[in-house]
Amino acid sequence: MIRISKLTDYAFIVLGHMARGRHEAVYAAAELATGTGIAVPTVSKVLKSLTRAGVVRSLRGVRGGYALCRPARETSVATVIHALEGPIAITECGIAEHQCNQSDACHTRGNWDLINQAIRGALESVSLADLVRPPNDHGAEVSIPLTSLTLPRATELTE
Amino acid sequence: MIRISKLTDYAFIVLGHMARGRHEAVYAAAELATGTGIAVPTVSKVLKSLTRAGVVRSLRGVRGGYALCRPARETSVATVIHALEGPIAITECGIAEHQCNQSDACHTRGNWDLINQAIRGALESVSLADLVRPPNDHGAEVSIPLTSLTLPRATELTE
DNA sequence: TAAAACAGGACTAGAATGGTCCCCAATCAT
DNA sequence: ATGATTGGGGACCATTCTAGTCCTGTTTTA
Repeated sequence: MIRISKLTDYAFIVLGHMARGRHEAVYAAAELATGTGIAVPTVSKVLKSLTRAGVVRSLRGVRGGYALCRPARETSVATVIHALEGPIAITECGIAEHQCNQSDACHTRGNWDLINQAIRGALESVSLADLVRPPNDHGAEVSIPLTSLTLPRATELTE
Repeated sequence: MIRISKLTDYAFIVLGHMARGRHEAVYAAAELATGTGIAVPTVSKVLKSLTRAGVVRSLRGVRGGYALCRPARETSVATVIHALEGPIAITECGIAEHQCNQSDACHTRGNWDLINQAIRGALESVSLADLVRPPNDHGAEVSIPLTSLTLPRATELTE
């Protein structure tokens, strides 16, 4: 239903935990597991994906663990989702089949791309640091206008 | 992967087909099935959901079928997705459990809501008519500024 | 060299999705 | 009236995806 997966949710919890400390701080997987209440193997799985995507870096060996590659402010929500779930797009498209070729569908694809871009834009506009910050902290907030859609206006929107 | 389901995709193909004719035109499910290349039972299933949501209306009996409730321009993409998949939200939230209560996660929920709203805004800004229109038809286009996010700016966005 | 900690991937159980089918209700033509 | 047509509702199964665990290997440091 247009949801992020549980694993991705865990990723945000774990990263949120890491974002509280100094951003160079190294956390062992087991440490993050107890800190967040998520099982160790699951935390490990999530961190592996984040490592491959360059969101965190890993340090092997006895005093090893994981650390953020960048300050939390410099990692976007889109990056994290992409790391765990692949490209952010609401339609498959390009996977063809369908009756896409037939007649109807394919006309619409170009427009879907605009929608995908708008969603991507929304997710790129928010950083890890923003998520960690309490919702009521309106101190340094700034209004970010998102990408605009270039499409004919829908005159009357339902619901 | 933040995708709409196949059923929802079918809904757009079927509605696209209907949107080409006069908007009062009545199409039997079987007719739409052959017109789109989708199996009859599947088309029926999709149309049932759309009927319940008030996107199309059904006419029973011998010369019955389905017709759009409104001109295509007045039905948004968000409405269609909502009809087939329920509320549009990227996170579950409110389903609790997690370690949500514990410490980390719950701080972030308020901010997730803003993200959800932005996505919803993008999907509400586009109508069925927009999707059907060929992507290159830039005749009557208008740039629609989407909802803005009120959050601290992410200084450097990766990817 | 042994212990600590990550890397990679195999594997299983459970849930969600996609698709089909069946029986009932409504409507219309004859 | 009656029967053909068409949608309504929901059950049902097969397949795929997801979540979560575990095992074996590699790297690093004390």
